[in-house]
Amino acid sequence: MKTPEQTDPDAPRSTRTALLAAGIHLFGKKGYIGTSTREIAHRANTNIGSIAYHFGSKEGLHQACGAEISRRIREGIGTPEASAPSSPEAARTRLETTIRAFVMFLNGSRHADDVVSFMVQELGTKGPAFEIIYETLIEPKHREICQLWSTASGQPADSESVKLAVFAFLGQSLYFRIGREAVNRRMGWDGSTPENAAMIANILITNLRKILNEEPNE
Amino acid sequence: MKTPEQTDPDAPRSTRTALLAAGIHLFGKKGYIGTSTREIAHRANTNIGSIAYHFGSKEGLHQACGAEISRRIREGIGTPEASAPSSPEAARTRLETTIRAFVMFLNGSRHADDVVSFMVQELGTKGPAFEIIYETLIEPKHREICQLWSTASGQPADSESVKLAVFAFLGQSLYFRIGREAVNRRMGWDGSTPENAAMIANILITNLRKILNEEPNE
DNA sequence: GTCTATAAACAGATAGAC
DNA sequence: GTCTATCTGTTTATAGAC
Repeated sequence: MKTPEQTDPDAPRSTRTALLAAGIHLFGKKGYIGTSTREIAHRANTNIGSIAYHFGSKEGLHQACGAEISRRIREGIGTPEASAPSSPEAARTRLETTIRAFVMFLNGSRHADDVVSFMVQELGTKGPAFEIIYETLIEPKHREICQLWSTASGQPADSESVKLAVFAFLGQSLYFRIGREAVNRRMGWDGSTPENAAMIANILITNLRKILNEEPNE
Repeated sequence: MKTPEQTDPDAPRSTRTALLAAGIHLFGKKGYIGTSTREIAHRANTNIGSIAYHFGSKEGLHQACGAEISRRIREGIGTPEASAPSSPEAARTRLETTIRAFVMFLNGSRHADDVVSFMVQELGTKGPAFEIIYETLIEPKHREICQLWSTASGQPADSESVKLAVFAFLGQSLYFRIGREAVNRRMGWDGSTPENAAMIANILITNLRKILNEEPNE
């Protein structure tokens, strides 16, 4: 017997994708335990039974949501360029492009709101979809940026200081998303707009330049 | 009729404080919805009814936990010094002391683990205790550090760029706590130790010096 | 103050009609 | 494939014994 969860093409489309969209939205907003299957089914304009049919169980749906948001985030922040940068300056430029894309994606697009919330939930609680997000998104992206940082700074890409510096670098961007309620309130901002995101990106890029400029002198 | 929640001194002590400790631990670990009152009562070696007696309801207990962790965190990261720093160099030194205390508190002490987890849960989900944490902890601490940053860099303390830079600065520390599962895994670290926390603090302080050193040249 | 028993609502999973 | 009805277990809150 062939169940839909085993078939690779997205054959039925309608109900299945509606469940994924509703799952991503609600899991991201209220967490895994905080979201009921009834709520998901209602938002997807279908019934509870269809979750078991398409994904086996609530946890199966959650896993599928995790794989889906990992894919969308990779799309959203862009794929790494094929060729390695030829000079430290070129590497620094690529770092700046990367951080701007990352910040704008995290904070500036209302379209990506659901997927980002989902990822943050998983990161913080180490939920059941943490594995797939780490393996397919965080690890490769961190490794890629360590390479750029290495070229830009002259330090070895697998050194502890480079790996930590890259986490600090990416962590700043992520923090502005995670703590945005506090940030918006303190800044007097009315919600997260692309303009606000651009201001954040500018500060981070300014800091990045200062950090990298003095790096070789150490 | 006088209920215990209205009396200010911690008169009964035993059961009430046991419930607070259990609540902070479990709410921090599994979130508000993910924690059942039965679980809390069991961990506090008491019964479900006592939660209603001492705190009115599950949400009442959660609020009380929020106030308690805010108090403990303020204790843990130290109170601001009474006198303003006399020179930019003195301000920079205080910033370095502050960030090291913050990082060590967040990442290095197993004792503070419960309260930090609780705060992170509230920050991310904007839970019912967010208000009290923001008002009593985040706002005053951010304001205090903006003052130091202003003295160290020469920029006005209420400028957008200073406020954002301070958030970026604090956000890095917090990120290493929130994303520690990912960080530990990528670094090959076996859990969060004071030694690892010290490495993180060193990187952040190095970055801080670079950022502040070039500040006046802009 | 402490504890037990119970009520009323809700959860996820599933069998089976269509 | 879709949907309903139902089973089983768990949730918080509460009434009342001690």
